[in-house]
Amino acid sequence: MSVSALTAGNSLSVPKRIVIAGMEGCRACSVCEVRAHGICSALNDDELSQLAQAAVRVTIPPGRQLIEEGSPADEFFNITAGTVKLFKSLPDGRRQITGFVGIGHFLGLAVSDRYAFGAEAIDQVRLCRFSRERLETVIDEFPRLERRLRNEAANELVAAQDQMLLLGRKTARERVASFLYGQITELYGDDIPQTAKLHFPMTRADIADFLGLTVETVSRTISGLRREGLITTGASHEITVPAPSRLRTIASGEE
Amino acid sequence: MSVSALTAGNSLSVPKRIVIAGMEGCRACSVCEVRAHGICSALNDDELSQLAQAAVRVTIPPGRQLIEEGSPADEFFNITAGTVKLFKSLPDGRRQITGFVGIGHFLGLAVSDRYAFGAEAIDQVRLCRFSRERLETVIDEFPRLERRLRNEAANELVAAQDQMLLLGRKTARERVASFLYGQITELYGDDIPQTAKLHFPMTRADIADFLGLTVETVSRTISGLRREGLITTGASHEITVPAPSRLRTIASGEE
DNA sequence: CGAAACCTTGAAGACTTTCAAGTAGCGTGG
DNA sequence: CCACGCTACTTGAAAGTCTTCAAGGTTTCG
Repeated sequence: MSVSALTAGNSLSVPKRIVIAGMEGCRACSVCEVRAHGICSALNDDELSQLAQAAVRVTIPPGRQLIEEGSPADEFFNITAGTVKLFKSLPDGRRQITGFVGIGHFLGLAVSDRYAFGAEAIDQVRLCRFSRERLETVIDEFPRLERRLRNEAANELVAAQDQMLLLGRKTARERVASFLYGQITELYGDDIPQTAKLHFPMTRADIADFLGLTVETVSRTISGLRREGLITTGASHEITVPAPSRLRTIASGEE
Repeated sequence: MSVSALTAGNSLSVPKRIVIAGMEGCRACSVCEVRAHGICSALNDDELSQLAQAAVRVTIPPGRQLIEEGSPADEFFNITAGTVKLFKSLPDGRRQITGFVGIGHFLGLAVSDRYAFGAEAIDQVRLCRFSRERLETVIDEFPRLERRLRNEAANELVAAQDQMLLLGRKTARERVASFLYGQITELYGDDIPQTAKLHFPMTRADIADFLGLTVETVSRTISGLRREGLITTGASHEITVPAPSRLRTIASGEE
Protein backbone atom coordinates (compact mmCIF):
# COMPACT_ATOMS: atom_id res chain seq x y z
CA MET A 1 0.00 0.00 0.00
CA SER A 2 2.64 2.48 0.98
CA VAL A 3 4.88 2.39 -2.02
CA SER A 4 2.21 1.95 -4.59
CA ALA A 5 0.27 4.73 -2.95
CA LEU A 6 3.28 6.91 -3.37
CA THR A 7 3.66 6.17 -7.03
CA ALA A 8 -0.03 6.66 -7.56
CA GLY A 9 0.14 9.90 -5.68
CA ASN A 10 2.78 11.13 -8.00
CA SER A 11 1.04 10.34 -11.22
CA LEU A 12 -2.33 11.44 -9.94
CA SER A 13 -1.37 14.72 -8.42
CA VAL A 14 1.13 15.96 -10.98
CA PRO A 15 0.07 14.36 -14.24
CA LYS A 16 1.99 16.91 -16.28
CA ARG A 17 5.20 16.10 -14.58
CA ILE A 18 6.01 12.52 -15.33
CA VAL A 19 9.22 11.50 -13.68
CA ILE A 20 11.59 9.15 -15.41
CA ALA A 21 13.71 7.28 -12.96
CA GLY A 22 17.28 8.48 -12.83
CA MET A 23 16.84 11.18 -15.42
CA GLU A 24 15.20 14.18 -13.92
CA GLY A 25 16.94 13.54 -10.64
CA CYS A 26 20.27 13.63 -12.42
CA ARG A 27 19.68 17.14 -13.64
CA ALA A 28 17.87 18.43 -10.64
CA CYS A 29 20.24 17.75 -7.77
CA SER A 30 22.85 20.41 -8.39
CA VAL A 31 20.20 23.09 -8.57
CA CYS A 32 17.86 21.47 -6.05
CA GLU A 33 16.14 23.64 -3.49
CA VAL A 34 17.68 21.56 -0.74
CA ARG A 35 21.13 21.37 -2.26
CA ALA A 36 22.54 22.98 0.85
CA HIS A 37 20.45 20.94 3.28
CA GLY A 38 20.23 17.39 4.49
CA ILE A 39 22.43 14.69 3.19
CA CYS A 40 23.10 16.49 -0.07
CA SER A 41 25.13 19.15 1.64
CA ALA A 42 27.70 16.51 2.51
CA LEU A 43 28.56 15.90 -1.14
CA ASN A 44 30.22 17.87 -3.87
CA ASP A 45 28.65 18.22 -7.31
CA ASP A 46 30.34 15.17 -8.79
CA GLU A 47 29.32 12.95 -5.95
CA LEU A 48 25.89 14.43 -6.04
CA SER A 49 25.36 13.49 -9.64
CA GLN A 50 26.05 9.89 -8.68
CA LEU A 51 23.51 10.14 -5.95
CA ALA A 52 21.12 11.74 -8.38
CA GLN A 53 21.13 8.66 -10.55
CA ALA A 54 19.58 6.78 -7.70
CA ALA A 55 16.89 9.35 -7.05
CA VAL A 56 13.40 9.96 -8.32
CA ARG A 57 11.56 13.14 -7.53
CA VAL A 58 7.90 12.88 -6.66
CA THR A 59 5.09 15.04 -5.34
CA ILE A 60 2.63 13.89 -2.70
CA PRO A 61 -0.78 15.48 -2.10
CA PRO A 62 -1.90 16.43 1.42
CA GLY A 63 -3.22 13.55 3.47
CA ARG A 64 -1.60 10.81 1.49
CA GLN A 65 0.30 8.23 3.45
CA LEU A 66 3.75 7.60 2.03
CA ILE A 67 4.95 5.03 4.50
CA GLU A 68 2.75 2.46 6.13
CA GLU A 69 3.82 1.14 9.52
CA GLY A 70 5.24 -2.32 9.13
CA SER A 71 5.54 -2.29 5.35
CA PRO A 72 8.81 -3.38 3.69
CA ALA A 73 11.47 -0.73 4.09
CA ASP A 74 12.89 -0.73 0.62
CA GLU A 75 12.96 2.98 0.02
CA PHE A 76 14.46 6.12 1.47
CA PHE A 77 13.19 9.64 1.08
CA ASN A 78 14.66 13.08 1.19
CA ILE A 79 12.09 15.83 1.65
CA THR A 80 12.49 18.88 -0.54
CA ALA A 81 9.25 20.72 0.24
CA GLY A 82 6.28 20.47 2.58
CA THR A 83 5.79 18.78 5.93
CA VAL A 84 5.40 15.10 6.77
CA LYS A 85 4.12 13.64 10.01
CA LEU A 86 5.64 10.45 11.37
CA PHE A 87 3.59 8.31 13.70
CA LYS A 88 3.00 5.02 15.44
CA SER A 89 -0.39 3.55 16.20
CA LEU A 90 -2.02 1.07 18.53
CA PRO A 91 -4.50 -1.53 17.24
CA ASP A 92 -7.50 0.40 18.58
CA GLY A 93 -6.56 3.54 16.70
CA ARG A 94 -4.74 5.52 19.34
CA ARG A 95 -1.97 7.37 17.58
CA GLN A 96 1.24 9.05 18.59
CA ILE A 97 2.93 11.42 16.19
CA THR A 98 6.65 11.08 16.81
CA GLY A 99 7.70 14.03 14.73
CA PHE A 100 6.97 16.54 12.03
CA VAL A 101 9.69 16.65 9.42
CA GLY A 102 10.29 19.12 6.62
CA ILE A 103 12.81 20.37 4.09
CA GLY A 104 16.10 18.54 4.02
CA HIS A 105 14.95 15.74 6.26
CA PHE A 106 16.08 12.26 5.46
CA LEU A 107 13.44 9.62 5.97
CA GLY A 108 13.69 5.88 6.32
CA LEU A 109 16.74 5.22 8.45
CA ALA A 110 15.34 1.84 9.37
CA VAL A 111 17.70 -0.95 10.31
CA SER A 112 15.16 -3.69 10.03
CA ASP A 113 13.57 -4.62 6.73
CA ARG A 114 10.29 -3.03 7.74
CA TYR A 115 9.39 0.53 8.63
CA ALA A 116 8.73 0.93 12.33
CA PHE A 117 6.53 3.98 11.76
CA GLY A 118 4.03 5.46 9.34
CA ALA A 119 4.43 8.72 7.43
CA GLU A 120 1.79 10.98 5.94
CA ALA A 121 1.98 14.23 4.00
CA ILE A 122 0.40 17.13 5.86
CA ASP A 123 0.49 19.64 3.03
CA GLN A 124 1.76 19.17 -0.48
CA VAL A 125 5.09 17.42 -0.20
CA ARG A 126 7.90 17.01 -2.68
CA LEU A 127 10.67 14.56 -2.12
CA CYS A 128 13.46 12.51 -3.64
CA ARG A 129 12.97 8.80 -3.53
CA PHE A 130 15.83 6.26 -3.51
CA SER A 131 15.77 2.54 -3.46
CA ARG A 132 17.42 1.20 -0.34
CA GLU A 133 19.77 -0.85 -2.44
CA ARG A 134 20.99 1.99 -4.59
CA LEU A 135 21.41 4.34 -1.71
CA GLU A 136 23.52 1.83 0.17
CA THR A 137 25.76 1.59 -2.85
CA VAL A 138 26.22 5.33 -2.98
CA ILE A 139 26.87 5.42 0.74
CA ASP A 140 29.60 2.83 0.44
CA GLU A 141 31.40 5.10 -1.97
CA PHE A 142 31.10 8.22 0.12
CA PRO A 143 32.04 7.86 3.76
CA ARG A 144 31.11 11.47 4.31
CA LEU A 145 27.55 10.53 3.59
CA GLU A 146 27.71 7.88 6.24
CA ARG A 147 28.82 10.36 8.85
CA ARG A 148 26.15 12.73 7.72
CA LEU A 149 23.54 10.08 8.27
CA ARG A 150 24.90 9.30 11.69
CA ASN A 151 24.65 12.94 12.66
CA GLU A 152 21.16 13.09 11.27
CA ALA A 153 20.22 10.12 13.42
CA ALA A 154 21.93 11.57 16.46
CA ASN A 155 20.01 14.81 16.07
CA GLU A 156 16.74 12.96 15.82
CA LEU A 157 17.65 11.07 18.93
CA VAL A 158 18.12 14.29 20.86
CA ALA A 159 14.74 15.50 19.66
CA ALA A 160 13.18 12.17 20.63
CA GLN A 161 14.57 12.45 24.14
CA ASP A 162 13.15 15.94 24.49
CA GLN A 163 9.81 14.62 23.35
CA MET A 164 9.93 11.79 25.88
CA LEU A 165 10.47 14.33 28.64
CA LEU A 166 7.50 16.27 27.31
CA LEU A 167 5.22 13.25 27.05
CA GLY A 168 6.21 11.71 30.33
CA ARG A 169 6.50 14.71 32.60
CA LYS A 170 5.08 17.95 31.25
CA THR A 171 1.62 19.40 31.86
CA ALA A 172 -0.75 20.23 29.00
CA ARG A 173 0.17 23.89 29.25
CA GLU A 174 3.88 23.11 29.13
CA ARG A 175 3.38 20.79 26.19
CA VAL A 176 1.53 23.33 24.10
CA ALA A 177 4.07 26.01 24.99
CA SER A 178 6.84 23.59 24.00
CA PHE A 179 5.19 22.90 20.69
CA LEU A 180 4.74 26.56 19.89
CA TYR A 181 8.25 27.46 20.95
CA GLY A 182 9.54 24.58 18.87
CA GLN A 183 7.75 25.99 15.88
CA ILE A 184 9.37 29.32 16.54
CA THR A 185 12.90 27.94 16.71
CA GLU A 186 12.31 25.88 13.61
CA LEU A 187 11.21 28.95 11.71
CA TYR A 188 13.68 31.48 13.05
CA GLY A 189 16.61 29.34 14.18
CA ASP A 190 18.60 30.94 16.98
CA ASP A 191 17.64 34.42 15.98
CA ILE A 192 14.28 34.69 17.76
CA PRO A 193 12.52 38.00 17.08
CA GLN A 194 10.67 40.11 19.66
CA THR A 195 7.40 39.05 18.14
CA ALA A 196 7.12 35.74 16.31
CA LYS A 197 4.49 35.04 13.71
CA LEU A 198 3.70 31.40 13.14
CA HIS A 199 1.89 29.69 10.34
CA PHE A 200 2.01 25.94 10.72
CA PRO A 201 0.35 23.33 8.53
CA MET A 202 -0.83 20.82 11.13
CA THR A 203 -4.35 20.61 12.54
CA ARG A 204 -5.31 20.59 16.21
CA ALA A 205 -5.71 16.83 15.94
CA ASP A 206 -2.13 16.51 14.71
CA ILE A 207 -0.87 18.70 17.52
CA ALA A 208 -2.84 16.63 20.01
CA ASP A 209 -1.41 13.37 18.69
CA PHE A 210 2.05 14.90 18.85
CA LEU A 211 1.67 16.14 22.42
CA GLY A 212 -0.12 13.10 23.79
CA LEU A 213 -3.31 15.06 24.47
CA THR A 214 -6.82 15.27 23.03
CA VAL A 215 -7.95 17.92 20.55
CA GLU A 216 -10.20 19.40 23.19
CA THR A 217 -7.36 19.86 25.64
CA VAL A 218 -5.16 21.41 22.97
CA SER A 219 -7.92 23.79 22.01
CA ARG A 220 -8.68 24.73 25.60
CA THR A 221 -5.00 25.23 26.38
CA ILE A 222 -4.46 27.47 23.37
CA SER A 223 -7.51 29.47 24.41
CA GLY A 224 -6.04 29.73 27.87
CA LEU A 225 -2.72 31.04 26.58
CA ARG A 226 -4.64 33.58 24.52
CA ARG A 227 -6.63 34.77 27.53
CA GLU A 228 -3.36 35.26 29.37
CA GLY A 229 -2.07 37.40 26.53
CA LEU A 230 0.78 35.02 25.78
CA ILE A 231 -0.35 34.47 22.22
CA THR A 232 -2.69 35.98 19.65
CA THR A 233 -4.63 33.73 17.34
CA GLY A 234 -5.55 34.55 13.79
CA ALA A 235 -6.81 31.88 11.43
CA SER A 236 -6.73 28.47 13.03
CA HIS A 237 -3.22 27.71 11.79
CA GLU A 238 -1.83 31.13 12.59
CA ILE A 239 -0.56 32.22 15.95
CA THR A 240 1.42 35.28 16.95
CA VAL A 241 3.71 35.20 19.95
CA PRO A 242 4.44 38.65 21.35
CA ALA A 243 7.04 37.41 23.83
CA PRO A 244 8.66 34.13 22.79
CA SER A 245 10.89 34.04 25.84
CA ARG A 246 7.86 33.83 28.13
CA LEU A 247 6.71 30.82 26.15
CA ARG A 248 10.13 29.26 26.46
CA THR A 249 10.00 29.72 30.21
CA ILE A 250 6.68 27.93 30.41
CA ALA A 251 7.85 25.21 28.03
CA SER A 252 10.83 24.37 30.18
CA GLY A 253 8.65 23.97 33.24
CA GLU A 254 9.84 27.02 35.12
CA GLU A 255 6.39 28.23 36.11
CA MET B 1 31.36 17.34 37.74
CA SER B 2 30.54 14.48 35.46
CA VAL B 3 33.93 13.56 34.16
CA SER B 4 35.80 14.22 37.33
CA ALA B 5 33.17 12.24 39.17
CA LEU B 6 33.81 9.37 36.86
CA THR B 7 37.51 9.40 37.41
CA ALA B 8 37.04 9.72 41.12
CA GLY B 9 34.60 6.87 40.99
CA ASN B 10 37.18 4.68 39.40
CA SER B 11 39.94 5.36 41.85
CA LEU B 12 37.67 5.27 44.86
CA SER B 13 35.70 2.19 44.09
CA VAL B 14 38.44 -0.05 42.72
CA PRO B 15 41.61 1.18 44.36
CA LYS B 16 43.42 -2.06 43.59
CA ARG B 17 42.81 -1.74 39.89
CA ILE B 18 44.56 1.34 38.71
CA VAL B 19 44.07 1.84 35.03
CA ILE B 20 46.80 3.25 32.87
CA ALA B 21 45.44 5.00 29.85
CA GLY B 22 45.91 3.06 26.65
CA MET B 23 47.58 0.08 28.31
CA GLU B 24 45.06 -2.14 29.91
CA GLY B 25 42.60 -1.38 27.17
CA CYS B 26 45.10 -2.50 24.61
CA ARG B 27 45.32 -5.92 26.12
CA ALA B 28 41.76 -6.29 27.14
CA CYS B 29 39.85 -5.67 23.93
CA SER B 30 40.47 -8.90 22.11
CA VAL B 31 39.37 -10.91 25.12
CA CYS B 32 36.79 -8.40 26.29
CA GLU B 33 33.44 -9.65 27.51
CA VAL B 34 31.73 -7.52 24.92
CA ARG B 35 34.09 -8.39 22.10
CA ALA B 36 31.15 -9.71 20.10
CA HIS B 37 28.80 -6.90 21.02
CA GLY B 38 28.37 -3.24 20.28
CA ILE B 39 30.78 -1.36 18.13
CA CYS B 40 33.60 -3.78 18.77
CA SER B 41 31.93 -6.52 16.79
CA ALA B 42 32.33 -4.41 13.69
CA LEU B 43 36.10 -4.63 13.85
CA ASN B 44 38.67 -7.37 13.44
CA ASP B 45 41.41 -7.93 15.97
CA ASP B 46 43.92 -5.66 14.31
CA GLU B 47 41.51 -2.81 14.05
CA LEU B 48 40.40 -3.45 17.56
CA SER B 49 43.85 -3.03 18.95
CA GLN B 50 43.94 0.41 17.41
CA LEU B 51 40.66 1.22 19.04
CA ALA B 52 41.99 -0.17 22.28
CA GLN B 53 44.73 2.39 22.41
CA ALA B 54 42.09 5.05 22.71
CA ALA B 55 40.23 3.30 25.49
CA VAL B 56 40.40 3.28 29.26
CA ARG B 57 38.45 0.78 31.30
CA VAL B 58 36.77 2.00 34.44
CA THR B 59 34.34 0.77 37.07
CA ILE B 60 31.48 2.86 38.41
CA PRO B 61 29.70 2.19 41.70
CA PRO B 62 25.88 2.09 41.88
CA GLY B 63 24.25 5.48 42.03
CA ARG B 64 27.15 7.44 40.65
CA GLN B 65 26.35 9.82 37.86
CA LEU B 66 28.71 9.41 34.92
CA ILE B 67 27.26 12.02 32.63
CA GLU B 68 25.73 15.25 33.78
CA GLU B 69 23.12 16.83 31.56
CA GLY B 70 24.60 19.79 29.77
CA SER B 71 28.23 19.06 30.59
CA PRO B 72 30.86 19.11 27.83
CA ALA B 73 30.58 16.03 25.64
CA ASP B 74 34.21 15.15 25.31
CA GLU B 75 33.96 11.47 26.05
CA PHE B 76 32.28 8.36 24.73
CA PHE B 77 31.54 5.20 26.63
CA ASN B 78 31.06 1.58 25.80
CA ILE B 79 29.36 -0.40 28.54
CA THR B 80 30.86 -3.79 29.32
CA ALA B 81 28.87 -4.69 32.45
CA GLY B 82 25.98 -3.43 34.51
CA THR B 83 23.07 -1.14 33.71
CA VAL B 84 22.99 2.60 33.21
CA LYS B 85 19.93 4.84 33.21
CA LEU B 86 19.75 7.80 30.85
CA PHE B 87 17.51 10.69 31.74
CA LYS B 88 16.46 14.25 31.23
CA SER B 89 15.20 16.56 33.95
CA LEU B 90 13.14 19.70 34.37
CA PRO B 91 14.29 22.53 36.64
CA ASP B 92 11.85 21.58 39.38
CA GLY B 93 13.15 18.03 39.58
CA ARG B 94 10.69 16.16 37.43
CA ARG B 95 12.66 13.48 35.66
CA GLN B 96 12.15 11.31 32.62
CA ILE B 97 14.31 8.26 32.13
CA THR B 98 14.75 7.88 28.38
CA GLY B 99 16.30 4.45 28.52
CA PHE B 100 18.11 1.75 30.42
CA VAL B 101 21.25 0.61 28.65
CA GLY B 102 23.48 -2.35 29.31
CA ILE B 103 26.23 -4.52 27.91
CA GLY B 104 27.53 -3.52 24.52
CA HIS B 105 25.76 -0.21 24.47
CA PHE B 106 27.57 2.76 23.07
CA LEU B 107 27.01 5.97 24.94
CA GLY B 108 27.59 9.56 23.96
CA LEU B 109 26.50 9.86 20.35
CA ALA B 110 26.02 13.58 20.83
CA VAL B 111 26.39 15.90 17.88
CA SER B 112 26.58 19.03 19.93
CA ASP B 113 29.49 19.73 22.24
CA ARG B 114 27.34 19.09 25.29
CA TYR B 115 25.49 16.02 26.49
CA ALA B 116 21.75 16.41 26.08
CA PHE B 117 21.06 13.88 28.81
CA GLY B 118 22.36 12.61 32.12
CA ALA B 119 23.54 9.07 32.87
CA GLU B 120 23.77 7.24 36.17
CA ALA B 121 24.93 3.76 37.13
CA ILE B 122 22.12 1.62 38.52
CA ASP B 123 24.26 -1.26 39.69
CA GLN B 124 28.00 -1.67 39.45
CA VAL B 125 28.97 -0.69 35.94
CA ARG B 126 32.10 -1.33 33.96
CA LEU B 127 32.82 0.51 30.76
CA CYS B 128 35.41 1.61 28.25
CA ARG B 129 36.00 5.30 28.05
CA PHE B 130 37.30 7.08 24.93
CA SER B 131 38.08 10.69 24.36
CA ARG B 132 35.85 12.12 21.67
CA GLU B 133 38.87 13.22 19.73
CA ARG B 134 40.55 9.84 19.66
CA LEU B 135 37.42 7.98 18.80
CA GLU B 136 36.73 10.25 15.86
CA THR B 137 40.23 9.48 14.61
CA VAL B 138 39.63 5.77 14.83
CA ILE B 139 36.27 6.14 13.13
CA ASP B 140 37.83 7.98 10.21
CA GLU B 141 40.03 4.98 9.61
CA PHE B 142 37.29 2.40 9.80
CA PRO B 143 34.17 3.14 7.79
CA ARG B 144 32.62 -0.03 9.13
CA LEU B 145 32.63 1.55 12.53
CA GLU B 146 30.79 4.51 11.13
CA ARG B 147 28.07 2.31 9.75
CA ARG B 148 27.91 0.43 12.97
CA LEU B 149 27.31 3.66 14.84
CA ARG B 150 24.63 4.67 12.42
CA ASN B 151 22.83 1.39 12.97
CA GLU B 152 23.19 1.80 16.69
CA ALA B 153 21.61 5.22 16.44
CA ALA B 154 18.86 3.94 14.17
CA ASN B 155 18.03 1.20 16.64
CA GLU B 156 17.84 3.65 19.48
CA LEU B 157 15.57 5.78 17.39
CA VAL B 158 13.15 2.91 16.92
CA ALA B 159 13.15 2.30 20.68
CA ALA B 160 12.59 6.00 21.29
CA GLN B 161 9.57 6.00 18.99
CA ASP B 162 8.10 3.02 20.82
CA GLN B 163 8.61 4.85 24.06
CA MET B 164 6.90 7.96 22.73
CA LEU B 165 3.88 5.86 21.84
CA LEU B 166 3.93 4.44 25.34
CA LEU B 167 4.27 7.80 27.06
CA GLY B 168 1.78 9.61 24.90
CA ARG B 169 -0.94 7.04 24.47
CA LYS B 170 -0.77 4.02 26.73
CA THR B 171 -2.54 3.49 30.07
CA ALA B 172 -0.63 2.75 33.27
CA ARG B 173 -1.47 -0.93 32.92
CA GLU B 174 -0.22 -1.03 29.35
CA ARG B 175 2.94 0.83 30.28
CA VAL B 176 3.86 -1.55 33.06
CA ALA B 177 3.09 -4.55 30.87
CA SER B 178 5.26 -3.01 28.14
CA PHE B 179 8.10 -2.52 30.58
CA LEU B 180 7.92 -6.08 31.85
CA TYR B 181 7.63 -7.55 28.39
CA GLY B 182 10.56 -5.40 27.30
CA GLN B 183 12.61 -6.85 30.12
CA ILE B 184 11.65 -10.31 28.94
CA THR B 185 12.71 -9.74 25.35
CA GLU B 186 15.93 -8.16 26.49
CA LEU B 187 16.75 -11.17 28.58
CA TYR B 188 15.56 -13.92 26.28
CA GLY B 189 15.72 -12.35 22.83
CA ASP B 190 13.25 -13.85 20.41
CA ASP B 191 13.17 -17.15 22.21
CA ILE B 192 10.56 -16.39 24.85
CA PRO B 193 10.02 -19.26 27.28
CA GLN B 194 6.65 -20.44 28.60
CA THR B 195 7.50 -18.96 31.95
CA ALA B 196 9.86 -16.03 32.21
CA LYS B 197 11.79 -15.19 35.34
CA LEU B 198 12.93 -11.61 35.65
CA HIS B 199 15.50 -10.02 37.89
CA PHE B 200 16.01 -6.39 37.04
CA PRO B 201 18.22 -3.88 38.81
CA MET B 202 16.03 -0.77 38.71
CA THR B 203 13.84 0.46 41.56
CA ARG B 204 10.13 1.30 41.36
CA ALA B 205 11.12 4.95 41.21
CA ASP B 206 13.29 4.25 38.17
CA ILE B 207 10.47 2.36 36.52
CA ALA B 208 8.08 5.19 37.30
CA ASP B 209 10.41 7.78 35.80
CA PHE B 210 10.81 5.57 32.75
CA LEU B 211 7.09 5.06 32.26
CA GLY B 212 5.99 8.61 33.03
CA LEU B 213 4.09 7.54 36.14
CA THR B 214 4.49 7.89 39.91
CA VAL B 215 5.95 5.18 42.15
CA GLU B 216 2.56 4.68 43.72
CA THR B 217 0.89 4.02 40.40
CA VAL B 218 3.62 1.59 39.37
CA SER B 219 3.28 -0.24 42.65
CA ARG B 220 -0.51 -0.38 42.46
CA THR B 221 -0.40 -1.55 38.86
CA ILE B 222 2.08 -4.31 39.62
CA SER B 223 -0.14 -5.38 42.51
CA GLY B 224 -3.07 -5.40 40.14
CA LEU B 225 -1.28 -7.61 37.63
CA ARG B 226 -0.41 -9.96 40.45
CA ARG B 227 -4.02 -10.15 41.66
CA GLU B 228 -5.00 -11.05 38.11
CA GLY B 229 -2.49 -13.85 38.10
CA LEU B 230 -0.50 -12.34 35.24
CA ILE B 231 2.68 -12.15 37.27
CA THR B 232 4.14 -13.51 40.49
CA THR B 233 6.30 -11.31 42.64
CA GLY B 234 9.24 -12.50 44.68
CA ALA B 235 11.73 -10.05 46.12
CA SER B 236 10.99 -6.51 45.00
CA HIS B 237 13.23 -6.77 41.95
CA GLU B 238 12.08 -10.21 40.97
CA ILE B 239 9.02 -10.99 38.95
CA THR B 240 7.91 -14.20 37.30
CA VAL B 241 5.69 -14.12 34.24
CA PRO B 242 3.80 -17.38 33.71
CA ALA B 243 2.41 -16.36 30.32
CA PRO B 244 4.53 -13.74 28.55
CA SER B 245 2.24 -13.63 25.55
CA ARG B 246 -0.63 -12.37 27.68
CA LEU B 247 1.59 -9.57 28.85
CA ARG B 248 2.51 -8.78 25.27
CA THR B 249 -1.14 -8.55 24.37
CA ILE B 250 -1.79 -6.06 27.14
CA ALA B 251 1.37 -4.13 26.30
CA SER B 252 0.29 -3.62 22.71
CA GLY B 253 -3.08 -2.25 23.80
CA GLU B 254 -5.21 -5.12 22.64
CA GLU B 255 -7.30 -5.34 25.77
C1' DC C 1 -23.99 27.82 -1.31
C1' DG C 2 -23.83 23.78 1.41
C1' DA C 3 -21.77 19.67 3.19
C1' DA C 4 -17.84 18.21 5.62
C1' DA C 5 -14.07 18.82 8.37
C1' DC C 6 -12.23 21.44 11.88
C1' DC C 7 -12.29 24.11 16.02
C1' DT C 8 -14.20 25.70 20.46
C1' DT C 9 -16.59 25.38 24.77
C1' DG C 10 -19.27 23.15 28.62
C1' DA C 11 -20.27 19.50 31.96
C1' DA C 12 -19.58 15.08 33.78
C1' DG C 13 -16.50 11.36 34.48
C1' DA C 14 -12.15 8.71 34.81
C1' DC C 15 -7.56 7.72 35.53
C1' DT C 16 -3.60 9.12 37.76
C1' DT C 17 -1.55 11.93 41.19
C1' DT C 18 -0.96 13.74 45.70
C1' DC C 19 -0.91 13.28 50.46
C1' DA C 20 -0.61 10.19 54.19
C1' DA C 21 0.48 6.20 56.77
C1' DG C 22 2.09 1.71 57.44
C1' DT C 23 5.13 -2.34 56.14
C1' DA C 24 9.25 -4.58 54.65
C1' DG C 25 14.10 -5.11 53.56
C1' DC C 26 18.93 -4.04 54.54
C1' DG C 27 23.27 -2.44 56.39
C1' DT C 28 25.35 -0.54 60.66
C1' DG C 29 26.57 -0.82 65.22
C1' DG C 30 25.74 -1.55 70.06
C1' DC D 1 22.18 -11.14 67.64
C1' DC D 2 18.98 -7.83 67.64
C1' DA D 3 17.89 -2.90 67.63
C1' DC D 4 18.04 1.11 64.93
C1' DG D 5 17.58 3.94 61.01
C1' DC D 6 17.28 4.41 56.32
C1' DT D 7 15.40 3.53 51.95
C1' DA D 8 12.22 1.19 49.25
C1' DC D 9 7.74 -0.58 48.59
C1' DT D 10 2.69 -0.90 49.35
C1' DT D 11 -1.92 0.65 50.23
C1' DG D 12 -5.79 3.98 51.20
C1' DA D 13 -8.41 8.26 50.56
C1' DA D 14 -8.96 12.70 48.61
C1' DA D 15 -7.86 15.77 44.94
C1' DG D 16 -6.77 17.21 40.34
C1' DT D 17 -5.75 17.20 35.55
C1' DC D 18 -7.11 15.57 31.49
C1' DT D 19 -10.52 12.91 28.92
C1' DT D 20 -15.00 11.77 27.30
C1' DC D 21 -19.35 13.04 25.73
C1' DA D 22 -22.10 16.54 23.74
C1' DA D 23 -23.29 20.53 21.11
C1' DG D 24 -22.59 24.76 18.69
C1' DG D 25 -19.72 27.65 15.80
C1' DT D 26 -16.35 28.33 12.07
C1' DT D 27 -13.63 27.48 8.14
C1' DT D 28 -12.81 25.17 3.89
C1' DC D 29 -13.61 23.60 -0.53
C1' DG D 30 -16.16 21.45 -4.29
